[in-house]
Amino acid sequence: MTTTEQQTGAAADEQAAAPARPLRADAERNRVRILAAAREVFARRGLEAGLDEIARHAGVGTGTVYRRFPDKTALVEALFDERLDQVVACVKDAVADPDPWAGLCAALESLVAMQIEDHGLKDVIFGEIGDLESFRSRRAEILPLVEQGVRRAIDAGVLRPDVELTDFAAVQVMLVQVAAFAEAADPQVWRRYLHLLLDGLCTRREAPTPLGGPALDLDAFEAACGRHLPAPTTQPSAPTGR
Amino acid sequence: MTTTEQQTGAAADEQAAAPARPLRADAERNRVRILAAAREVFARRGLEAGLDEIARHAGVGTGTVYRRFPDKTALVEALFDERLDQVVACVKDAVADPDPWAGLCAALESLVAMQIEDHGLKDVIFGEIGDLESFRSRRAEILPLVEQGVRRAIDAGVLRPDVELTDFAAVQVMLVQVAAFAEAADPQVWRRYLHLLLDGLCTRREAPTPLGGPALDLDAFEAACGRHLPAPTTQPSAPTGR
DNA sequence: CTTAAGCGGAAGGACTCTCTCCGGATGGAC
DNA sequence: GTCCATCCGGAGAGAGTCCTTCCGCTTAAG
Repeated sequence: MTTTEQQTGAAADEQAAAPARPLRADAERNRVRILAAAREVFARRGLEAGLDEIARHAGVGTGTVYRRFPDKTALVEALFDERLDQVVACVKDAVADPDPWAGLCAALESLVAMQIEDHGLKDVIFGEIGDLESFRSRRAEILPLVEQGVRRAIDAGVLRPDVELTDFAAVQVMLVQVAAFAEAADPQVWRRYLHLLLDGLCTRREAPTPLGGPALDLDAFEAACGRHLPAPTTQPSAPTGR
Repeated sequence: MTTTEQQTGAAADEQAAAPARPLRADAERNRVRILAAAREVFARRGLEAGLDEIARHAGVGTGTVYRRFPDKTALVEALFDERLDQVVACVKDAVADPDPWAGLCAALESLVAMQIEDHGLKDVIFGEIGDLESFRSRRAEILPLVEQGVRRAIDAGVLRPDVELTDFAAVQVMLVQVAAFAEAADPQVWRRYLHLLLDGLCTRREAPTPLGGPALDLDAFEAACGRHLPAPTTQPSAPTGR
């Protein structure tokens, strides 16, 4: 960690991609494959995925990953820096909707959908990797946007006035979590709860708005509860007795 | 699961507590202390707590824990068998309320409150330890109760009719998760979202019902996001570079 | 052709957690 | 008061996990 030279050099390569010292063709090719593999593996399994898995998936050795990115955090940062730009842009679009209510709905839906399609993104947002600086700044961009969206919707009289910014964030947390919970059983069922929450968030309503798709059936729910034992390896097995 | 003898024997000791062969006085004393320690540690840290920690907290050696309970699962089962009875009773009471709506609210609130006060209970319910038989049967008791409560509330016209049993369960999941998320910042703030969800669940309403306590402030929310690095041991320390 | 850059992947820690083992201590029956 | 079955503590074996390094071989490119 003390030797700074290589790190600075590597970082420059990752971002500027050429100026300092253009990577050898095969190295550049591998860099791209590693990023693609990381994007895919992190999206599917979240940040808990090991670098071995990413290397295997990219068809390179683990050493190759480490020559390009000094450590796991650097890889995550390189990947999600761009990704978070998309999140910001997406939220910006949503809250800019001329209809304040539609804007809030869209922001909520996009945020949850993005995090469910990319579990790595969820983990970054939830700080599962220990406070990435790159996200701290993005959160500072997103929150005021949402704040503005919330205020606008309250002023328009469509959003209940006792809702605060952090409530909106908490609603998003609830949706992401229930979506992750039910994901294996039905990756779309969280939209029911989006509608349910929106019905709770609006100022008043005569009748429930339709929930959208079907609910989970009982078997699917049971399965969602018991999904924590896919481990195919050696269990304590039989001869554990004493 | 294959070796039945010892387990059956041990189980008998734990439950009947005397008939077969009364434990020596000190052993019995330790058994009680272990259970008390486990109750406390599991409640605070969830089932991920190690048996070493429980042993230390009980003031005994780990070997002592293992002599009394053949493995971690047995200890968990011994503890939560009784605990789950309380859950069933509590839900039974709630849905028996003469007011169907009040019954549902009470059931939801109790379920969430119990799981937040006892993270081990939450983990058992969410299957974090691999399908305890003892809970499978309890779930079979609870679900029909809730089902009946839901149906009654729909028939009474207070609960929106497109809600199904698993939706109720999912709502409970959302609340437990958001409660766990915000717990360190404010252990009560989930009640705001209980009210919010209830407003979404009811058939119609003129105005929002009050949310109860205050929302999280921004700092508290930030802290809740970044709470995954309380590790007091050797951090990467300063020279982590960037 | 030469050589520095790059490559794979085995191996080196550094953890974690469950569970076992055994010499020594002790409750309680007689 | 004696004696031994029972129990105790806690070190450590064993089995994982994951991040990171190292080194002999390969290869792009001037």
